[in-house]
Amino acid sequence: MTTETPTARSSRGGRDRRAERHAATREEIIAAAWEQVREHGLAGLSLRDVARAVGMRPPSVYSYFESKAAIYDAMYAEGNAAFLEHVLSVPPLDNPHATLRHAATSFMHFAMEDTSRAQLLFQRTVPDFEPSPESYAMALQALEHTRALLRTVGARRKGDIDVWTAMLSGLVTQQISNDPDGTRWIDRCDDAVDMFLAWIDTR
Amino acid sequence: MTTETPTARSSRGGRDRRAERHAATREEIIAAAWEQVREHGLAGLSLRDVARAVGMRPPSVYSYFESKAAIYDAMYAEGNAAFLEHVLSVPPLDNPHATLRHAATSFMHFAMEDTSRAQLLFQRTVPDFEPSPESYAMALQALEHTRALLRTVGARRKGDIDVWTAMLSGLVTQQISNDPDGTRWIDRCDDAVDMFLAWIDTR
DNA sequence: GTCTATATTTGGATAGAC
DNA sequence: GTCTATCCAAATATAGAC
Repeated sequence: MTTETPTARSSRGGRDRRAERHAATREEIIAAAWEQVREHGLAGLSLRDVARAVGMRPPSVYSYFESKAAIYDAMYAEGNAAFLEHVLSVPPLDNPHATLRHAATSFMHFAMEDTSRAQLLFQRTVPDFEPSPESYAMALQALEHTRALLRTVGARRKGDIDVWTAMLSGLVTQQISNDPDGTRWIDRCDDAVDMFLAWIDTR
Repeated sequence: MTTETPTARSSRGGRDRRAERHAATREEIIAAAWEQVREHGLAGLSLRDVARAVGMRPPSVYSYFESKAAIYDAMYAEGNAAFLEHVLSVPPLDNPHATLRHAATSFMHFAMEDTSRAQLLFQRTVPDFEPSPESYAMALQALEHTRALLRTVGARRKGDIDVWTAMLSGLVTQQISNDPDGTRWIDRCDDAVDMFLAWIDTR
């Protein structure tokens, strides 16, 4: 395979400038790819345009990614890393209910700040795309964090997390597809969380 | 435009066999298009394949639809008609809560019975697609029906319907993207409805 | 690693004969 | 209305020189 990171030279002592540059160029390509899906939609990713954006001819991209699918895969991994980081960065407030409320709003903003990324991460509408195991592992880690958060408000039943994720993903889906530039469903987020909390508390 | 229904001949007395046949062929084409998106995804619609499926050469399709977008438009209209019919066909049960619960489950089954259709109707991920006014009117009519249904259970506030649609669309989205062949989120539908009803009742 | 050149496929759409 | 023939554009991907 021609797309692997060049062999490290640490055995020779210094940094491997070659590998560093290779990784940096990969990053450049991925960044250009994000730019393009934000512009033309998730399905509108073209190797030609990506190549042009980074100042290459199309064939040169193949020195960094063996196929277009590999680029999607890298984007998915990067998106999941960002999501996990985001999830872990939400600070605990002074009570669990407030924390959950804030986490929900925060999630919606994460999704809306890049709707193509949200589509890739949470709806996976890319044709013939299967996430790599390591990316999926990150997604599971984020889910586990959510599970823990839900436990703090007393949501312990098996199906609770599915109701929660459905509710949140629904708010995001509606916001994206019916009011992409507004806040109509974002404005309902607190209501939805309160509804969920009341349900947990009173049943 | 070459794609309009041929001029009616009712002034000459009899039925217009020409127009009937034209409409029938249009239907055939749309049916083949549905078949194809069910197979290859919503974005995987190709005029060539549609033409072949109905026994035509590609250019002949242009006698029935002026462009690929026009086919999507017709599909959207047909999907909305089916949805409206479905919504109106849900029978009232002996109490409003039971009726709403049944309507929700019924909606999920409608969505899952053709996920490409659900994607077209409720997520609109087709590139550069804008629904025609008459299709949109049908969608609004279905929404109005839902609004009326929600009123019967006491959900009268402005944002209630948005919470409801978010919840339902979220259950469907999660079901489609994370468990397309199972019932994981379908199984949570009654829980979600009960949560919603409790929220309406107790606030 | 990057390029030129090219293969190959596939797509939407049009012109014009019949 | 349907066809043949064709155009044009875009896409992924490979071969091989430099």
